[in-house]
Amino acid sequence: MIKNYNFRSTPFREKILSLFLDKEYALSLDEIESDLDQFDRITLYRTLKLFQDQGIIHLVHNGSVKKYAMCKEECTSEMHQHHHVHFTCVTCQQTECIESKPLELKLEGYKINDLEVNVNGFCKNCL
Amino acid sequence: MIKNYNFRSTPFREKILSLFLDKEYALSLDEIESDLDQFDRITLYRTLKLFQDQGIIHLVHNGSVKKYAMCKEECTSEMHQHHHVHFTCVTCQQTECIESKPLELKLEGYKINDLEVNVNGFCKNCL
DNA sequence: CACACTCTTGCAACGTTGTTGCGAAAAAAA
DNA sequence: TTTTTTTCGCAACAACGTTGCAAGAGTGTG
Repeated sequence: MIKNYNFRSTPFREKILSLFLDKEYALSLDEIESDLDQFDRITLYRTLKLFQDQGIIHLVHNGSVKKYAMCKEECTSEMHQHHHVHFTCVTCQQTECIESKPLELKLEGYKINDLEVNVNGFCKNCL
Repeated sequence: MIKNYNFRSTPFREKILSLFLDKEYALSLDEIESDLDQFDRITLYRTLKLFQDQGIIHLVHNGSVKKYAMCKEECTSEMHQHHHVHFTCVTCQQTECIESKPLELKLEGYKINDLEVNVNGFCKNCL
């Protein structure tokens, strides 16, 4: 899968990618690290940056907590395109991307380029 | 004005507060610092934290940029209550809080507690 | 006003998070 | 296999933020 991109396939990168493919929710740095036996901090940062630049994952900010989530098909190294909201459960703390119809927000006198929506509440499992 | 709160009025705190009162948009740490002649980093952090805890200012995340903005009347040390979106201009980089009617977002199977909306685009001055 | 008490400041030290440079190692190409 | 290019892993550094503590400033009481 990684072979379609213009960077090299290495065991570490395959491992990181498989972590994201295994989980359907967003991963924090801590979660990623705890899934690795031994690893190099810098290489991990660089791998995450690479994946972001390539349109493979995107960064989700929930308050001051950063997480990383898989992108959809339409993201490329040229441009990220996300039409979903980010939902974080107050109970289980899991963050997921939820597809929804584009929010219709109009602000008189402003031109909106794009918007980011972060929602908190109870997820399906914790309701 | 600061005297209504359960903490002491000091020259430094008055100065920081007046910075926020003077500007109608959100301030980054850099902007605050450049308005001060000489100051102690730690005291500034503590002052900002105090003001947040007291419901005087709130933190705005735009991407990875953090800014601080004045709260409305209804915020207290008990709870922050914000019913506005945060708009950041791609040209002038200023971030403002804009009151708007609550977004009607429904997610099937989820219970929404609150949501944060960060918008990017062109502001009134830069259109 | 003077005293005691409490809160705030400013410094040192530390911790976390993330970046850069560079030689060695690994992957891909020839 | 050999060459070339990319990636890794370490050291060092930098930005950002927190904690502990002694000294100083503010507040209340007699």
